[in-house]
Amino acid sequence: MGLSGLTTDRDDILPPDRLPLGIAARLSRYLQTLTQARKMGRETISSKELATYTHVNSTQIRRDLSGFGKFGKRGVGYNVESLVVQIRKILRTSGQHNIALFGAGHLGRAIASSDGFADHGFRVVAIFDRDSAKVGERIGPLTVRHNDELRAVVEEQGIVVGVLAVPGHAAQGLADDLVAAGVRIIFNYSEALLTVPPAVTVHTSNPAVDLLYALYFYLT
Amino acid sequence: MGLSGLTTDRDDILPPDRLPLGIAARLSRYLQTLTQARKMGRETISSKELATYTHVNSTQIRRDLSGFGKFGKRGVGYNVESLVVQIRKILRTSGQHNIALFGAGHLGRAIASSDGFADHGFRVVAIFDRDSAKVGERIGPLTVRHNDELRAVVEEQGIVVGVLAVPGHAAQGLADDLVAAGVRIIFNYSEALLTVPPAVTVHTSNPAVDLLYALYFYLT
DNA sequence: TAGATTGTTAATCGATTAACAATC
DNA sequence: TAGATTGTTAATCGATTAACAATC
Repeated sequence: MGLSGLTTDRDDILPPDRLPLGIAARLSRYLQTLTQARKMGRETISSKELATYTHVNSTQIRRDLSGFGKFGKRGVGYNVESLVVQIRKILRTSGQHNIALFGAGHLGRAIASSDGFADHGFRVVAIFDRDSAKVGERIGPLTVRHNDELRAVVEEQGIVVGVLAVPGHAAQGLADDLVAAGVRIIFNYSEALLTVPPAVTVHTSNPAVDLLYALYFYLT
Repeated sequence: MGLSGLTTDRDDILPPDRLPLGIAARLSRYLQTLTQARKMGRETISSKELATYTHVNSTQIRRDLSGFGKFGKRGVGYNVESLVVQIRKILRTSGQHNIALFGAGHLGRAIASSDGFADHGFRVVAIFDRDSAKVGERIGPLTVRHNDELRAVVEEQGIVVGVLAVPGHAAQGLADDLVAAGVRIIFNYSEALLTVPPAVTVHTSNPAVDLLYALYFYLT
């Protein structure tokens, strides 16, 4: 289970090929580490090493993976490249997915220029701000647009995820607009508690939560 | 449990009063929501509402809390203010904790000026950059210092957590310096896979991991 | 061969959920 | 009182762990 706050409609009837929540979450984590290991030129990695970086028990990792096939080589470990391909196939996230980013402040710029999303097939294809003074500014390959264009851009670009890097007081309004435009996944970097229909998934990013948790074990 | 990657030394002999990892993680999550609810002027909150925002089952929440006392009022819910106080007491994180931030780029500035940490008693008391051109710049109430001053500042200010908002290639070096200076909690916003001694806790922030996970359930 | 690491089993522990009496 | 929500139980399910044969 997750420190991070994600759910979906658990009331839905799950298609038989849908993974349990826990496994999907862990596979995503393995993928993150594998992607970075590949960048560092690693060819193989053992379940023990993966355990060190993902903080998941190594037996659990081997068990998760062996449920889908025999991907490893005894005495050697897993081939990084081919495991990345396999996990992407399992998670069915091999494609490109378009993101719209709201807020062209420091956080928005940091997100737009990070590799974190790009490495996993997420592409920021539009940046919005409600401040007309910022509209027209260039951030990397993109030009800042006004919030008013949200609806048109979501349709044109096939936006799947909306990322809110705006002050808390602006977040709910944008969430409403995104929902109205048909976006079903919202990534909330503001402190606001968002209210959305059940079919929409909100993930609120809380660095301090993880820090509190780490601190508890440091203090005790 | 936990999408987020945090562990501590599980080999240690746990003092009898140490909470199971899962409960500590969830309590941190409740606290985040309660803090925000308090900001919004809410006086009470039900386990069902907390469940909506934290994505933890409402029965689980009531059970977690009832392990420490009867904090709620039947038919009404929990008093927000007093529950914040209780959970802080349980987590023993009522105090102020000093953070050192590395990297004065967009991400560093965003972190320094966010309320996210401050709300939970974490205070950024120093910002470092290795670029001499940035040293001396003011960010809010702080002045950017050069990385060289790390050791002295950690001792003077009693730094408990080091936050890395630097490019991946610079992260391991800073982690080594932090460890050498005695810091035991590192929050890594870079993509680098950090290697540290077992006594040190590293949390690597992976927004894309959570997004992949959300997307999986959207696509299936 | 010797060493390392996978794949898998079995046993334990914690999380999840539904249900409901107690009570505000 | 009627409605809502807590506190708690019991039953189920998934995660964790140790152990080890298989095999690279």
